[in-house]
Amino acid sequence: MPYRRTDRVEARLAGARERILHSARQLVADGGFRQAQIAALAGLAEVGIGTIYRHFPSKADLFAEVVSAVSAREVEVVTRIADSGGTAPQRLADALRTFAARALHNRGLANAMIVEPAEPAVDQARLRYRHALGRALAGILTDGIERREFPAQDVEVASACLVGSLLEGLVGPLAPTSRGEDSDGALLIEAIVAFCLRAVAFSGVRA
Amino acid sequence: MPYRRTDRVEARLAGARERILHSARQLVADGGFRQAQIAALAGLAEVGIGTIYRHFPSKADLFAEVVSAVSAREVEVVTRIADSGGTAPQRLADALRTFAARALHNRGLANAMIVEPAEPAVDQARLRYRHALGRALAGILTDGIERREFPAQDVEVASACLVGSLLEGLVGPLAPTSRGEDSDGALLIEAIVAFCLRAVAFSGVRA
Amino acid sequence: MPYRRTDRVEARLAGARERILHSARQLVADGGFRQAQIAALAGLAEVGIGTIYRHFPSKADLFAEVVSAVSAREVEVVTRIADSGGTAPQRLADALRTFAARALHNRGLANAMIVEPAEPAVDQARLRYRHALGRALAGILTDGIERREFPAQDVEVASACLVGSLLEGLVGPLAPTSRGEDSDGALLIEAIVAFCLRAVAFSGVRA
Amino acid sequence: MPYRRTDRVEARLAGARERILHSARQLVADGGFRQAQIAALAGLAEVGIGTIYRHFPSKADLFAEVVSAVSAREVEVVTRIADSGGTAPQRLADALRTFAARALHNRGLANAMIVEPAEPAVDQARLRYRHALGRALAGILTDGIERREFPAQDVEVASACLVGSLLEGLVGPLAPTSRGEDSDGALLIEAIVAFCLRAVAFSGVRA
DNA sequence: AATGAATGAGAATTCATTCAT
DNA sequence: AATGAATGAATTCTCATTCAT
Repeated sequence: MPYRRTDRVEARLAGARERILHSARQLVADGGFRQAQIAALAGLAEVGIGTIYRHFPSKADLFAEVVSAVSAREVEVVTRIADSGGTAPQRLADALRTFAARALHNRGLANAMIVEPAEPAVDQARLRYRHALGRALAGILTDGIERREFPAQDVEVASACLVGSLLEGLVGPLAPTSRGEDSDGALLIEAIVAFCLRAVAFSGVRA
Repeated sequence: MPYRRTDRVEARLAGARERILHSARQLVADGGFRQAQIAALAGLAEVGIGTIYRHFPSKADLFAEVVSAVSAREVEVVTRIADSGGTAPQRLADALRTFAARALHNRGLANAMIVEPAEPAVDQARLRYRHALGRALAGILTDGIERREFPAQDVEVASACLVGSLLEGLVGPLAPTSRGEDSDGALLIEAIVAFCLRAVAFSGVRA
Repeated sequence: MPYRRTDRVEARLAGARERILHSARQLVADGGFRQAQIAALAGLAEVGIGTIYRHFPSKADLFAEVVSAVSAREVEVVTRIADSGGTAPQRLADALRTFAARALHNRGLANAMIVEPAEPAVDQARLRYRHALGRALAGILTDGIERREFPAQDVEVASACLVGSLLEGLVGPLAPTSRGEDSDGALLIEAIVAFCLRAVAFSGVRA
Repeated sequence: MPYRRTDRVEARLAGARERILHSARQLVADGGFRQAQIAALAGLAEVGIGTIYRHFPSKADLFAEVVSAVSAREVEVVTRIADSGGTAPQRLADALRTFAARALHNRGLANAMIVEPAEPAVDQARLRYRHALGRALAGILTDGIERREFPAQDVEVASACLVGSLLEGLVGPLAPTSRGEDSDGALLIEAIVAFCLRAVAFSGVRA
């Protein structure tokens, strides 16, 4: 009878894949995709190079999965807020605020995820990320327009602009890197959220 | 007697340098930085590889200069509008509209200049680009706030968000690639400008 | 008490070993030695990779054994004919015809066994194969010369040439791949046999 | 005015390509395709690895050209004899004898060219080699049959068998590697030629 | 001053073999 | 005994930069 895979083995197996993904995320957060080489990744994850190729068909696939995983997590957070209760402006503010706080928390990763390009396959994943984020925000806008909580507007353009404002404001090179007392970025976030809400809302309506 | 550089030689030199820069811009516009290799550039510019290194110390410097040159031109256009007459909202709308139209006209170049990164040195140039663009817009905002044509707001954040809205809305992955009858993008531009003005203006005030 | 290997275990072991060899033969017949990788073999034989290394010290040894096994079978067939009754020319024609028919039946395997080389160790096995085949044919020739059924000739060279004619005519790159109505290759085989017999026989003597 | 390429430079340039091809041929002759690695080739040819890729698009192309070059030379020799004067049997004997003598002179290369496989692209070249050789011999046969110097026979099969006899007799593992006093292989060659002529000729007719 | 052949460090990927379970 | 995840040496190919002519 063939050997039965024990739970212990299962744990190690899953562990390797997770460890590789985790190390890859860390590598990207620290030095961008440019620094993320297979040999370096193997070293950080403490596995052999071959092990990486046992778990992922190619470097591009691996990093595309990193992007997808991070993006799925972030989009999920935003989507949950979009689907929650409250007025559309409230939900929009909440979504932007939460996304922003999370992005600021890991600037390196966010920066790589948003601006730094790499292999075409990875860029595809990043594109999907932005689309998904845009769709989630567009959902809030559409809903708000129906409920007359937002004025009629071009939802497609507005959601793209919201994403742009958010990303550029947060991690783009224009983002103020140090704002003195605003160490946790709370003020920065509120300023961005205010900008975004003004852009889509009736005047006077604030979340 | 030491070799005296004649005007004729100067002219040829300048010609080669310009031709290299021009070809580099074209190469980037067509295929992004990824496709912009020195050998390809030499072929397009019809100079030898060595000639490129006579005029530029390294590939990074060369492409940094490409970014700087493009960006100087664009920032100059925006700055001139910022310094012209009229109300701040009018000037802002005008600046955004003009920038947008130019960017749409050469999507490939704009995309590479804004989205696709490459060497750190080139990124530095792009950073300066965005900063300069942001400063020009911030100037209009500051001026408008002083004149009470814009409400008080965080000018630094707002200008970053304006740039982000503009870029993402125009050439980012979320930008609608084809909008049917809007072949020249006029409608798209107006929608973006409207978004931006709402974001920074008193309600009801439109350019 | 020391572990006693039971017949049951022996049977299973033999089963695995046979299954590996059989799958290896199939793999080689389908895609040549180039496609025959250990992991693929393990998959086809439905055993673990480690199991292969339990039965064979190395990949080279394994495939050398594949070659040996196939070759032993083929040489055995030819040898039996060589040792049967009849005139030498009859036996030679019979041997060539039988060998040819078998080779045509599994072109992929024959081709790999004869043409496509791989590891030196495998080549050794193939060398022994050809030698053995040559010896069997040389036996018929020697016998026939003694009985004056064949003219005196360099038996060693002639048997090598016979093998070469046979292999190149049948499965080499010059072999006609499809000959219209000759789907089973009967006509091709007869043409080759005729060539070979003319090459070693008295003129006018035909099998 | 751009630099004029001097003859000296031309010589070095042509020299590098030729040196690479020559070293590649030598590497193959010594250790077969298996030993012919790019790094080893660069070392032997005394050029950098990059230089090899400046002259050849890939390893496969390079070695395919090696095979083609060698084969073109050999086929040319045979073709010239095929097209020369004399009876068909004489020309056939002459062609086989000349080819054999040349092959024996560089056994290592001949062996690699004939039996050892490598990349598919290289195999393609070898296939063309055999076809070209077969066609040249088939030409002599067809001509000879028309002139009634050879009996009617299946020319396609016969030429394949001739090629097989020749190659197997010469460099196949059956070829006697050391034949005592026959150090230059003259006796071996004559034995092979005799075999081949008997196979295609009227009895009694000898070249 | 102009040229482009030459360079080689660096990066991704493959696959036979090992060994802990 | 059986397994298959893990390993890493080995190999091909790229491309910015140099330098003899």
